[in-house]
Amino acid sequence: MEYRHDAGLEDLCPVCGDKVSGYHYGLLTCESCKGFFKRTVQNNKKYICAENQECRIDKAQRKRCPFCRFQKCLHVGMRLEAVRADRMRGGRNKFGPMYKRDRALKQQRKALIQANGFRIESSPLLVSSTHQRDLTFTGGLHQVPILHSASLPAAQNDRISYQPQSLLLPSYSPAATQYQGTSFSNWTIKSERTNNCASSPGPAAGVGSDELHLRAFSPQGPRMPQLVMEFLRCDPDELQLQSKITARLVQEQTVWEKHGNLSTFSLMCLMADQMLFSIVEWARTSIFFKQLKVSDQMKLLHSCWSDLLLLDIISRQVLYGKEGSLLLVTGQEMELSDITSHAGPTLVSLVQRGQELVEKLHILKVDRQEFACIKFLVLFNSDVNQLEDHHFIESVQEQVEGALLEYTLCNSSHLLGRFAHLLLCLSELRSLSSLAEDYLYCKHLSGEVPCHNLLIEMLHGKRSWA
DNA sequence: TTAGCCTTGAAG
DNA sequence: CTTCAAGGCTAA
Repeated sequence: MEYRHDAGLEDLCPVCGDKVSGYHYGLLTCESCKGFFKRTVQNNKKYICAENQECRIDKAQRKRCPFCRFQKCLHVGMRLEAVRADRMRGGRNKFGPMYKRDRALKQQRKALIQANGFRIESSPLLVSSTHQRDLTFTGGLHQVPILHSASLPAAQNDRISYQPQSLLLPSYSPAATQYQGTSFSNWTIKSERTNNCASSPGPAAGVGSDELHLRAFSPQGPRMPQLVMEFLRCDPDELQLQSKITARLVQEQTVWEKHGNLSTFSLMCLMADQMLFSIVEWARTSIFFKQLKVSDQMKLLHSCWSDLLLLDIISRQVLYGKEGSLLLVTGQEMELSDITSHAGPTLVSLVQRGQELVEKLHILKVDRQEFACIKFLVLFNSDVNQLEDHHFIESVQEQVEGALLEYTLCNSSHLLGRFAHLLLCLSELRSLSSLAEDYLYCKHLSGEVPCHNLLIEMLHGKRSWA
């Protein structure tokens, strides 16, 4: 077959690595993944993974596990909404301008590479770098916009308008229509992906690990102890986390919708649940922790899961969030005033204290490196009872403290005071997460937390360990 | 079910 | 008119 997309010649399909045949459903993919994605979405197919939902997808094995293949399609950023519900053929959709921009950028990059006389291997990371999601919410009696429109300027005049749909649920699904008129029917998602590394990232745009790597060695970058570098390496990339959790929530939601409509609170629980899975995954694959016996791993995680969850939420606000709103892991934003005006006194106080902590950390200008250290500090708590490898955990704790101290001393002007402040924030975090846990447990007892999730398991776990 | 090729049709 | 990303068709 003749190749018409010269700009895409060097690109490989981000799903399976096969030859790209053009833009399909949001990005450059091969013909087979295009077809697979279309069949899956159009026929509302549900797959089950026979393994551990982490099958490798490449050209040779892509047929083996459709579940993981579809997960990967969503993960790399293929767009459900680009599959037409009415099956209309031909024409152009709202992604047209985006494809055009992307093409221009690739051209630019190519020219730059040629001009500089060097080559850069094209990586999937470059193809799907920044990924902004945007959402507005009109709930119940009130018009509550929870995310600001910073979306496609071109989309505003677009022929195809966004249909009201449930959060994360693609409009093609028949279930989305069932939602019409329910309390959750008016979530609208606006999305934009810009395939440009050079463009200024959105508020939720994390720093890719490559960039961090470069920055660590750059002369003007912060001085970085070896261990801090290692912690950063373990830290998941914010954008990858965003698309992974969004993809999982899409699947979750299709399951839950069968039981009726989801409240905002329930949805937040499902989101927290997915965040917990990611936290466990992070811990399992992290330096030091992976060397522990499973029994010790369990004890540590059971003791600090809520601290880690809260730390994850808080660090996101400090690093990428903006004042007065809550940035979710999915990249969506909620106005804090909207949350507190609909919440009870306990939640209001929790949100306020959380906000104060965010403010403190913001003033201290805590960066990703320090948050990465704090996460390890939270995880390796030698005060946990009946640890088998107590000595090792204690020594890790000391090493982390040392690394954090060294880093803060080298990179801040307030010297020791700053380190002490960070530790104070850590104790505030712990007391806050403990309150949040109690709050959640009460909600669980009153039946408001969706069942069968990791969140509940952790809530019960800690109470039986105690 | 997959994946390569074909047809369609709005945008430019 | 051409382009090219949608959906459709069909042999393997």
